Amino acid sequence: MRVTSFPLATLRDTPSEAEITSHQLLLKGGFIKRVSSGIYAYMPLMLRVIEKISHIIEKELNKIGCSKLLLPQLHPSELWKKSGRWEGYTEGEGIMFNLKDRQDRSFGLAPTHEEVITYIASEIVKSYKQLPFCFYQIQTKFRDEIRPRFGLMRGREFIMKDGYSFHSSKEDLIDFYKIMEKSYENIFENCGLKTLGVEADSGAIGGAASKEFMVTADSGEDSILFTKSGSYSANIEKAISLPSKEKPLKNFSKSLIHTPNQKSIQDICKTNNFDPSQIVKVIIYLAKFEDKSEVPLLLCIRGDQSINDVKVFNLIDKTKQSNLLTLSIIESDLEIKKNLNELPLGFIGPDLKDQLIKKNSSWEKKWVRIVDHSAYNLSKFISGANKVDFHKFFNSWKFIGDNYIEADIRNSKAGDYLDKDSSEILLEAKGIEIGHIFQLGQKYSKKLDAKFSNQKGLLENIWMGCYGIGVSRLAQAAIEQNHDENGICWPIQISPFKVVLIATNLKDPIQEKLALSIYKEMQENNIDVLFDDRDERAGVKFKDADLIGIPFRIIVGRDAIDNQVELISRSKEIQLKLSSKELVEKFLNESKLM
RNA sequence: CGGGGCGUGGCGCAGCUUGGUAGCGCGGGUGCUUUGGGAGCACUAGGUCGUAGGUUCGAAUCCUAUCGCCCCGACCA
Repeated sequence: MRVTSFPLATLRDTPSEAEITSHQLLLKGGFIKRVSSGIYAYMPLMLRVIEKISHIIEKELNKIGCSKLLLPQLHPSELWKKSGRWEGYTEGEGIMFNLKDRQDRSFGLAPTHEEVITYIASEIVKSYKQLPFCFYQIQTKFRDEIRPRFGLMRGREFIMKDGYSFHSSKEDLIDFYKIMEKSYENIFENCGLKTLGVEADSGAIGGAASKEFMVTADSGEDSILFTKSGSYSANIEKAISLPSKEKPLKNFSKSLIHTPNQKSIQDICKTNNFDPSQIVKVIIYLAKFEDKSEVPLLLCIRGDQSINDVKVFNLIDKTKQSNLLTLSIIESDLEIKKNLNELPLGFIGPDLKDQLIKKNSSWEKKWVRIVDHSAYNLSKFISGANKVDFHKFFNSWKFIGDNYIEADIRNSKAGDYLDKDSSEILLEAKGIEIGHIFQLGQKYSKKLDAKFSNQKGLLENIWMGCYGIGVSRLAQAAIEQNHDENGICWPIQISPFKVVLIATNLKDPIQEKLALSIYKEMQENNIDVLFDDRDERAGVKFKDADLIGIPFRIIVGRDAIDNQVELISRSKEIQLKLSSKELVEKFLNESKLM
């Protein structure tokens, strides 16, 4: 392609709306244009990247027997009502754009396609003989994100590859899940990306096992924990580990400790020379369920550790038939006054009485007490005395009786031990989630009544898996991982062009003639070449070539008269002077090595 | 939604405190010179100062409302 065939909209200054490097470079290089918050146009250069990624995905998925199709984006509300997700996805902080047609029928703009694909499977699958199979599509998804961010990283409209597999048994699903996992590793490797697969919570989509694929980058929104050896990796919501050892606490003769105005763990430790690991922190939460019941929670954890809301959510969700809707820390004065008698905030202890909950409160009248292992393992500890300006020394948990749940509700963190016998400690990094695979099981096939006749002739719900890749996000994550002070350094596999051809002075007829013949020859050899045929000074073209990140550059310059040209890699690792005759062969050779 | 910041030519910004009718750099156009890392000179086009009200003889500037954008939290590919 010739540069003059489309406006190369590179900018000299970085637009102020972008914060992270990859977003700045996308805007500065003219790859994307913002149309509204979280909504972007993919300019020709960007579309080429998206298409390259798409082809890599398609090739790899076709290899394991998946079939590409294209599903509608406008979904009737009925399907989403059947799966039970319509309300959650449209009301309150719901993420689905929705609208009504002229007949006043409700539709949603698809944020994901489990409903539609399960409906279709329910129509076409009759027998186990038709299973297994896997459909996928690459298409625009819509999500009314609470806060769109960082350009394509979290857009309200984004390109996603989503795949759905259908199986006659759980075992078959698990087998295929493993095949898909390998396939994902191939895809990301073929895109030239370094990724880390981590165990994940399956979240709103639901189901059993799930794994996320992360591009490690400081600007990442997710925290991941892993061991140096690679023996373990998980995102922070899911990670399980053992905390570092507590500092031993000496015995106290009296149990009550006067701690005036020392509300935070830091305060108490500083004034009384305690270590945070000797304190038990008590935090109160409120869980609201679909059946309108409200359950107050009393969570106890070691003072140097923090609560993992996802773990608490999953734990509490299991305690009731009704679905858990929200979980939040109780901190508003209004809420506390309305439901509790004199809560000594800052001095709460694990033995806080149930009687504190007012009789006319809408809450259930008993604390659900959850003690994290880290707290329960302390034989002696300091905690609040449930009395303003006092803490207390505890030398056992006997007081709690059997009125509690001991569980893991703790955020793992860097420095934790993997398990009892391991000397391996966890490291922490930030990551960008670019892929996620789930074993859905029968969640959607049950709701949407998708069944097949099994070998015994009995009807059974189809077993399903689902597999996503954020294509547009992947493209930006690739920049986050591959750039320098001059611009983007695309991995050659997904670069919009493999090589850019620059004549330093096109007005020189010798250069022009040689550049044109090279351009023609490269095209004939099916090489993705961008010919910068603008009437610009060499410096401008070099700067733009660096900015838009093309991995190789051919320079036709002063030595054109001797048919000599230069082949240089974006990284400058390869710098060759060679005759134009051997150029194509040499280029094919060098670019293969990358 | 809560907290913070910002809207002035395509991009980056100044002007606003102390009202007097808009300016700088880059970019664009034309011409000449230049030509291996964002050239020089000259000329030139381009702005209802986000929008709507209000105060005032007069508003980019003061007041009110409203819209949009970005950042920090809850959401996720």
